[in-house]
Amino acid sequence: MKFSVSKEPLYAKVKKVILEMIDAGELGEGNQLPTEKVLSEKFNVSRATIRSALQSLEDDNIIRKQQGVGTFLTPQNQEVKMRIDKVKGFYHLICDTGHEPSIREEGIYKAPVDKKISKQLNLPGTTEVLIIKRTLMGDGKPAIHIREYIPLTRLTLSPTVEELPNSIFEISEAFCRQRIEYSISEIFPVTVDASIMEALNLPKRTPILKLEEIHFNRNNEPLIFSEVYVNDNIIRFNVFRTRDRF
Amino acid sequence: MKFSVSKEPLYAKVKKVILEMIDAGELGEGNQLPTEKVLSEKFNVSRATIRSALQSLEDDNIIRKQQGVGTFLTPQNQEVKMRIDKVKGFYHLICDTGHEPSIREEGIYKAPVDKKISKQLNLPGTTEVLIIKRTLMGDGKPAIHIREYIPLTRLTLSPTVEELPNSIFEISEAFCRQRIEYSISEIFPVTVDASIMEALNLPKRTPILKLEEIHFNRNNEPLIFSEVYVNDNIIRFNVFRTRDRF
DNA sequence: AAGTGGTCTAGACCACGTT
DNA sequence: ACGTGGTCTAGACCACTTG
Repeated sequence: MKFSVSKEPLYAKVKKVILEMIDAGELGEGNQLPTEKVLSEKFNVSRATIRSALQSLEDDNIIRKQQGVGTFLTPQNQEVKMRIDKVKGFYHLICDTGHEPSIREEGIYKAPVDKKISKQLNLPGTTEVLIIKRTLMGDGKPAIHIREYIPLTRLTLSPTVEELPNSIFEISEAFCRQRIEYSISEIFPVTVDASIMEALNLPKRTPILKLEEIHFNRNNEPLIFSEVYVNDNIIRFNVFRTRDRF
Repeated sequence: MKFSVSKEPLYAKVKKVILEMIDAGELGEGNQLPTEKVLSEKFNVSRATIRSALQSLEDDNIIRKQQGVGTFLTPQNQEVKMRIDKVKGFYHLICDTGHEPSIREEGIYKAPVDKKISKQLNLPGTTEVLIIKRTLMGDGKPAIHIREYIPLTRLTLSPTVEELPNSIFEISEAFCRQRIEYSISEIFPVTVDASIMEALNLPKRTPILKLEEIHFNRNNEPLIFSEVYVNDNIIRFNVFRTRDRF
C-alpha cells in the first residue's frame, strides 16, 4: 500500500483509504474489520497510526470497537448524518441532507446593538453592528434562516450582498481578518414570529429550533453573534452518544 | 508525583490531578499551561500519556491547544456544562445545573405497541411494550418528562415503581439483562399537548424540546425507545464546536 | 488459553506560530 | 532560529471477551 506525499497526516490518508474500501465492500467481512495488527501490516504503518484512523472513524460513527472482541461496521440504517455537534456550516448541511443548496440574500443593515447581543459579545452599548439576513434553501424551499450580527469595530471591509461567501467562517476571514476558532451555541425551542414565519414559509405558531451562536477567535474573544432558525421539515438534528468508561 | 494502584488508566488519573491543580490555581500561569514535555517530566509519565490526558481535557472544553503556541485554559465564563452531545443521563443532568434532583414516578403500564415505535425498534406490530412515565424534578420543579418504551420480549423481570433505578441504563441492565452501548437521539421542537403540559406545569402552546431516543445493545439491536420532554426554563442545551483540520 | 483492543513507553521528526 | 504541539514508530504489557 502506497501513499502520495502531501501535508495531510498519514492517519488521515489511511482513514480515507479504509473508508473507500468499506464503501467498496472490500473490508469488513461479515461486518467485522481485520484486527489492528493485520491492518497495520496491510497498510505498512504502525499500530498507533491505524488506531488514530480507526478512532476518527469511530467518532464519525462508521465503526464501533469492542475491547477483547474486534472492530465492527455500524449498520447503514443507523448512520447519523445530521449530528448537531458535528455541524461545520449550515450551507454544507443542506447538501448533506441530499438537497440542492442555494441562498436567498435578504439584506445587509447597520443598526445600533441590541442589549442582549452587546452582552453576549461583551460590547459597549454604543457600538453599532452589521446585520446580515439570509435564508438557506434546499431544493428551492426555505430550510434555515440566519441572522449574523457583526460589530462594526471588527470589520476591516464592508461587504456587499454580492460579495458574501456562503459561511460565517469565510465572512469572518474575508471581512474581519479574523479566524473563528470555536463556537458555542445554545439550543431553544421557539414559536415563530411573523418575520421568521415569512422567511421560512411556515404556518403561524409552528414550533421551531433556534440556535444562538457566539463565534470566538483564538484569543477567546467573542467575534460574531448568530441567530439560526431551522425548519425541521427539511433539517432534523441528531445526537449520538456512546457509553464511555472514564 | 505518585499515583495509587487501581484499574483506572494512568492518563485518567493524570487528567484528574491536572484538573485539581487547575481548580486550585496551581497550574496555568497566565492561563497558559506548562508544555507537554514539562508536564510529562513533572508527572513522570510519557508525553503520549500527557497528551491523552490533555486531549480529554480539550474534549471537555477545559483547555484549548494551539499548535506552535501552547496550551491554554478556557475562560471560566465560556465553560459549557450542558453539552447535548455529552449527556450521560438526565437524572445526573439535573445535578449539573445546580438543582436538587428528585423523581416523580407516574406509573408503569403495559400497552400494545404504537406503529411508530414498533418501526423504530424493529418489532412486529403485535408486540406489547412496558411504558414507564416519570418526571425528573429540579428543586421540586418539573424539569424533564420521560416516557420509556420497553418491549415485553426484552424484559427478564417486571419492575415495580419502587424498584426503578434512576436511569434507563440501569433499568436496562437490571430488568433486561442488556447493556446499552450507544444511543441515537433526534431533536424536535414541539408544542406541548395536555399531558406534557400538566407533567411539566407549563402554560398552553409553550414550545419545548423533545428528544426521541433509540438505545442499542452491542449487537446493534434496538432495545428501548424513549421520549424526553425538556422544560427549557430549567435545562438549556449547548453545542460546542471547534474548527478541525481533517 | 488465545486473541482482541487499550494503555504506555522512549525516542524521532514534522508543522506551525512567534521572535 | 526556536519552541510549541502534531505525527509516527517499534515494542511491551494490560484488560477484556470468548472458546
